[in-house]
Amino acid sequence: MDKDKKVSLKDIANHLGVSTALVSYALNNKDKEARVGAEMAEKIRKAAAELNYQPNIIAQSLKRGTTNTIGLIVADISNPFFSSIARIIEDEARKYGYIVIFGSSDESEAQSKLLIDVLVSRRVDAFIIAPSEHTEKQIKGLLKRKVPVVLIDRYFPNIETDFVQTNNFQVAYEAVEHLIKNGRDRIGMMAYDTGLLHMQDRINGYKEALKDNGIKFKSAWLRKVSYPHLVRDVQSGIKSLVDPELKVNGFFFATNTLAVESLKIINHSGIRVPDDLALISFDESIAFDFFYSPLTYIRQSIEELATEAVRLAIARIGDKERKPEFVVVDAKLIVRSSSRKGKK
Amino acid sequence: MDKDKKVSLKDIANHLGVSTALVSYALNNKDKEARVGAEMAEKIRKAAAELNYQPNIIAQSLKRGTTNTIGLIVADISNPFFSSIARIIEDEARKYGYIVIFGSSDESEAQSKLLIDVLVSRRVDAFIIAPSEHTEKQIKGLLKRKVPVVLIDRYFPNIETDFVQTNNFQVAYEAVEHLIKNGRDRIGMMAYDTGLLHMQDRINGYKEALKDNGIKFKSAWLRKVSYPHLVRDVQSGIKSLVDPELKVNGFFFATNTLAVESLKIINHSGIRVPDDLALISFDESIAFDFFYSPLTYIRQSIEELATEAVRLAIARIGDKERKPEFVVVDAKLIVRSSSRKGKK
DNA sequence: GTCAGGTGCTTAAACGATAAAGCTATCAGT
DNA sequence: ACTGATAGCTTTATCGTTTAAGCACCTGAC
Repeated sequence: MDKDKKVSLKDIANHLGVSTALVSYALNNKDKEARVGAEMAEKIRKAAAELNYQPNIIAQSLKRGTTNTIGLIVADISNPFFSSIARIIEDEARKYGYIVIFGSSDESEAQSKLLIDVLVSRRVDAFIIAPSEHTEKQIKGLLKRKVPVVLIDRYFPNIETDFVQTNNFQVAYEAVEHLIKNGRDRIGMMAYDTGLLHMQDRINGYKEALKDNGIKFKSAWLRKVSYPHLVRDVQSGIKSLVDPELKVNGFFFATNTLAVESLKIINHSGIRVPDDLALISFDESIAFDFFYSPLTYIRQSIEELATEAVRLAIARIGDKERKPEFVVVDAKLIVRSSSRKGKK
Repeated sequence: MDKDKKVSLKDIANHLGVSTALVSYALNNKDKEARVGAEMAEKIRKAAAELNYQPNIIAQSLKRGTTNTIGLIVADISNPFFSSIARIIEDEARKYGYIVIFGSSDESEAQSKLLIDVLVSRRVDAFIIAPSEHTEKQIKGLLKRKVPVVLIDRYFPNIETDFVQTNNFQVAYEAVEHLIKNGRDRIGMMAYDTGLLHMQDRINGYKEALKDNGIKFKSAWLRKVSYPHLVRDVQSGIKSLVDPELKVNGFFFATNTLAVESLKIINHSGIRVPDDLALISFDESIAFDFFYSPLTYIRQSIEELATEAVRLAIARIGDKERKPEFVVVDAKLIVRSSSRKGKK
């Protein structure tokens, strides 16, 4: 037998002396609708198994107009937060018979557009996107073309599509309140300098917690970092912490990347955690476990974010007219030593 | 204009009153070979641009028999080592017009087979695989069917295909010799319990370094950890380090996962690094920077591993008969405090 | 004036599958 | 015996490309 050549419907049809249509019907279990004889159906299925028939998915895709493929766009697949999400999306999608094509946008609008174009031309059935700033138009363009889009991690207020996100505001509020309850009254925050709402929500949660606890927010407490200049901006941000004018005694990082980069500097700064400065970070990092004062952090349920995203994607592929669903996943504050009561 | 519907060759052809064949020739820049008139070619290209024509890649794939897709199989995409590789492969592949479909094998033979089958049925043009144990037959099966396969990170001795790997033996040797030069004479190692040769190479490098420096290897020094029971095995492995019988004063981790898991335990064990025990790990981890005595480690050139893998894959797609190429990438020992001279 | 050869296009088959529509026995009902 | 329905298959068109082959027409050489 020729193991090299792929066997097609036609091969099976010729082998049995029937038409390809009949073979197609039988193998798609359309016995009833297409009125395939019981014994013939059996013969065909047996032959297909014997010849080790594997349908040509490309041909199926062309005919059916669907590819059973999900396009995943994140900021950076090498970031553990996103690669963990990717891992679960991959497993989850496969359960439904879908595969995943991915791309990293690097938080760049142009790169995002390029990726979307590539994936559209690959005819993905749905997108799961952690959108970068200023990509609303790209997303809207997809929706106008009736391409299913599920937003994950980040969202846009006036885009009517499914999304999954963490309860950023509430858990940020909770984290900052935790700092206050542990005796901190001058609390700073570091965030990315972006209009993306998940980030704004975290900032607003921080501000609201201050306000509700009678602490007047000072704008110098909030350090914004630009994504492309992470290292530079973090450096200057942390340096300002030791400014005697500022005297913050608690600090909240909006993401793990910001925290990790900052901790490197704090490690050599003479700042004592948590005595001088209590710390909390959003997200996880293995680095948090090894910092001399293990970090209190906010654990997002990556598992739930990812499985929900896939569920929404599949649901929308199945019914493009269904009402958009907004899923909010609870995150959890994991308290450890970096946020313990200070000496003061 | 109808923005929803995709425009096809036929639409352009109708629009200009010519045949689809002519349009195809023109858009594929086959003016010369297919004898397309200069002005007509211009007209066609202009119309294509105006109508915003995007070729249907599915149809092209069906006709051409190629999908411009690379299948990537690694142990676990959520492992930073592999996600970093994935990131570079993604970028690199796109430069050549390829996209990447990925899957995680979890070091499981069965899972690997499943993934390979899925990707084969998707007609990927080439595989880049970090193979799991006992998957030689699967790889050989692919090669028999003339599917290009590039092995990365791991390899099999009697499989004739392209591969890229780190100089595991040499750099492991170098690492262990470094420990010896820093006064360590009882050196242990932790490795995965696998027959995979990259792991054996690291172990052999370790043993050879001992031997060449007149240290007699003791089998109790070598701790093997099974991948599915990582935590359990690491725990018992590290506990045995404090065994007064053993008294190792230097230790070498074969991967970052082993090191990170071990460091968690060492952190609470009373062992003092590097005074009691000098440490070196293969691979990187952000955790290494934050361990109280920053770890000396072996930095693999992920960049080079990944770009070479893509280069080999593309080269083989272009010429299936070319001689397999074996690329060895130099890794580098990054010396930090965890391997400094002991007190003794 | 004829013919070889080139130019500029069209026709048609093919990739591999799907599915609507069509054809031919057979069978039940009257 | 005639009609209509039904079971069991085949024919054919189609998805959107690619590409070999074919067909006019024109030019230049002899």
